[in-house]
Amino acid sequence: MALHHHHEHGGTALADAAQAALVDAGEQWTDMRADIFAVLATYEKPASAYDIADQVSQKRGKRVAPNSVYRILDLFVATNLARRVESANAYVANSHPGCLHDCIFLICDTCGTATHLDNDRLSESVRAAAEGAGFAQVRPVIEVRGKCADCD
Amino acid sequence: MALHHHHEHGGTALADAAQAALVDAGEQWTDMRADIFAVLATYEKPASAYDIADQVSQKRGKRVAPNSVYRILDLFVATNLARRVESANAYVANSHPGCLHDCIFLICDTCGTATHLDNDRLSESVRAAAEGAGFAQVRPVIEVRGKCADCD
DNA sequence: TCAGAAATGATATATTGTAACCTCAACCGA
DNA sequence: TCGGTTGAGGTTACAATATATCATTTCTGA
Repeated sequence: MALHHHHEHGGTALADAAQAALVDAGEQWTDMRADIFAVLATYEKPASAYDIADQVSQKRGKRVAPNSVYRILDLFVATNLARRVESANAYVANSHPGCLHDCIFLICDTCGTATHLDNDRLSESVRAAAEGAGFAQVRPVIEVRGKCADCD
Repeated sequence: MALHHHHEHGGTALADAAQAALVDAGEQWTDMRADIFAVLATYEKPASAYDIADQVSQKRGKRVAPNSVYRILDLFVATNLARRVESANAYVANSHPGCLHDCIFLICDTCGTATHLDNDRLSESVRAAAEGAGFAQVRPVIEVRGKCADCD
């Protein structure tokens, strides 16, 4: 397991890091993308595309269709600026864009918040198990549903 | 890690085992439930509630609403006769009902089939990681998306 | 500055999931 | 036997999530 130093970005620093990562990937950092990322990053829980569409619509005073949000979320996921939480049909901003990880989400069934763990040893084991079964181009989805410490 | 012997049921034996497990849980094994389980068990991939509704409707020559299918699938999941594959919004029959496991699904992005692994060491590690983060009543969701050996 | 590519808008529709209320049959106690 | 309760399923309506298609705007590079 490689040693790893994470800059956990927040607020403006996170937006800057996201912008840098996206431009680095050869994509544009547009107003729409900035707005969507901003909403996603400040949202306290995993946000659905529709949540984001509503927020961005308000902010802009003009309806933004979920359609557009999905497109940009897909881009964010592809470029590792955001991740999809499968068991919640929702998305979270990646707090350290540019840094590849299989990450583990803990989602509270009561309050809906998601905390995220990095545990390369674990995720590597999952990858290895899948590859051992003949799978390739493996993308682990490791999530845990339960009750968080606050809601316990 | 406990040593474990699995009877991998198939066909009628699986239906019988499912019936036994459901009755054991104090629930009824009705015609509707039997039909839904049969469809689920013979389906080659994870089946959506709507897939099942269609199949059962055909079989019965009378429309069965997805609604009813969801109710029964929820029951199956609660009693461990079936499992939900979160990343596919679909369900699979449990091939050894009555035997509790956190299981790991490998889902092929190309052909859609799901194979399932049991690896108690791994799933226990995931549980432990979540509990270490203060989570309780933990339910791991471990799935791997990728390409299966056949589609590779 | 123009042509092509990329991004977004607009609209329609498909898929997945819940809620509310009703009917019916089985069962149980008075 | 009567009446009440319960569990299973039916019916309808709707909410939430996701994709497809084509039009329009904006950006970029020659």
